[in-house]
Amino acid sequence: MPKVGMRDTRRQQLITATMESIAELGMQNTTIVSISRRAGLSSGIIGHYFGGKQGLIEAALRYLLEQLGKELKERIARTDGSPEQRLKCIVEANFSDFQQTEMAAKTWLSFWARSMHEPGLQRLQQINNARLYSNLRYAFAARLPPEAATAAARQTASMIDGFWLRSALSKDPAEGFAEAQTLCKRFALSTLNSGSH
Amino acid sequence: MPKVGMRDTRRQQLITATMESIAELGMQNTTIVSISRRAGLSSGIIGHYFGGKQGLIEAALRYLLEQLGKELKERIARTDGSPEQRLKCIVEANFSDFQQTEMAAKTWLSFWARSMHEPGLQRLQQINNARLYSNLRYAFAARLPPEAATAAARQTASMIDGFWLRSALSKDPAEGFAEAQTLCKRFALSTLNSGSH
DNA sequence: TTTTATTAATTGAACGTTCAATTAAAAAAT
DNA sequence: ATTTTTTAATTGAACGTTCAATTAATAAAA
Repeated sequence: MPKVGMRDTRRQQLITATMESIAELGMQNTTIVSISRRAGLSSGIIGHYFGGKQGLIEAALRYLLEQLGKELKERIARTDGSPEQRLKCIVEANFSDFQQTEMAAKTWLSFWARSMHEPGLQRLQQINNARLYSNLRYAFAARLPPEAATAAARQTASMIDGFWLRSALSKDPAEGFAEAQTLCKRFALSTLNSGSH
Repeated sequence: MPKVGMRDTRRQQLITATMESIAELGMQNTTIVSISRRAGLSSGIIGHYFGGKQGLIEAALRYLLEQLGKELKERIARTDGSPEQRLKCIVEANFSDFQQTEMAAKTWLSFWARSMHEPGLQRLQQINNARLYSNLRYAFAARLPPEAATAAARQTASMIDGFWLRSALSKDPAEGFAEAQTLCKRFALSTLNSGSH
C-alpha cells in the first residue's frame, strides 16, 4: 500500500489530528480511533509510529512547545535587544495566531491538567514555565534591581498565563485574546519603567 | 423509617472522596470505585445519591465554588468597605488555606480543563470567572475611571488565576501560593492608587 | 530487462481490561 | 412490617494494544 519515506508526514498528520480531537472532543473523549479517523488512517498506525497513545500525546505536547519556542526566537531575531522589544516579543509569541487557534488553546489546557498526574508531561510543562519566567526576568533585569525584576517577571508570567487561561475558557476566545495581549504589554512595559520616577 | 440524616453525611463524604481521588489519581484515573473506596462505601451508592458519576463530579465543583464564595463573604463582612480592604479580601479568599490544599488546587484545574467540553461544568465555571471579575471591578471603580477600572480588574483577575495555575503546577505549591498572594496584592493595591500622581 | 526477494507501511480484527450503570438482595432503622 | 440505606455481583459497552496479513516500493538476482 504505502510509499516509502512517509514517516515524517504521517507523524505530523497524527499530531495534528490529536490536537483536533482534543480540541473538539476533549482529552476525555479522545481515543486512538477518534484520532486516526481524523487523520484518515487506521488505528494501528499509532502504535507503529508512536509506540502507543501515550507516546502520541507526548509528541503532540512537544510539538506545541516547539512552536512556541520557534515563534519567540523568530520575533526576537527581528528586533534590537532592548528590554521593551524583548517584552513585546515574549507577549506576542505567547498570543500568536497559532496559539490562539481553538485547537492549540484547548490542547494546551488539557495538557496542563493532565501534566499534574503524568511525569512525562509534567517535565515538559515545567520546562515551558521556567522558560517563560526566565525570558521575562532577563528583560526586566536590564532596568530593574534584581528583586524587583524577579517580582515583575513572576507577575507578568502569571498575567500572561491567566489571561490565556481565561480567554481559552471564555465563550468568545478571539475577543479575549486580543485584549489580553494589549493589557499584558501595558503592564509589562509600565513595570519595566516603574523605576524612573 | 431509615437512619435519618444520612443523606447529607454521605453526600459530603462522597464529594470529599471525589476531590481526594482527583487530586491523587487525576480526573483520568478517577472511577466510581476509586471514589467510593476512599469514602469507605460501595460504588452503587454514587448512583443512589448523585444519579451517577457525572452528577457527583458536578456536585464537587459546586462545592468548591460554594467554599470560595463563602470565604469571600466572611472576609468582606469583617472589614470596612474600603476598596483596599475589598481587594485584599478578594485576593486572600482566592488563596485561602482550603484553596491551597493539593486536593482543592488539583481538582480546580481538572475541572477547568473538563469544563471546555461539558456544558454543565462550563456554566459553573463561567459564573465563577464573572464573579471574580465583577468583584474586582467594583473595588477598582471606587477610585479609577470606568475604563481604567475595567482594565485593572481584568489584569488582576488574570494575575490571580495565572499565579494560581502556576502554583498548582509547580513542584512546591505551598511556596508558590505564598508569594502569589503577596504579589497579587501588591499589584492590585498599587494599581488602585495609580491615579494619584 | 524481467523476475524474485526484501523491506517498509498499513490495515483491521481479536483480545483482555476497565469502567459506569443496573439490580436484586441484605441490613438497618423506624 | 415497612421503608430506606447499602452492598455486591453482573452486564455490556468502550478502550488500547497487539499482531498476522496485505500491499507497495525498492533492491537484488537472473
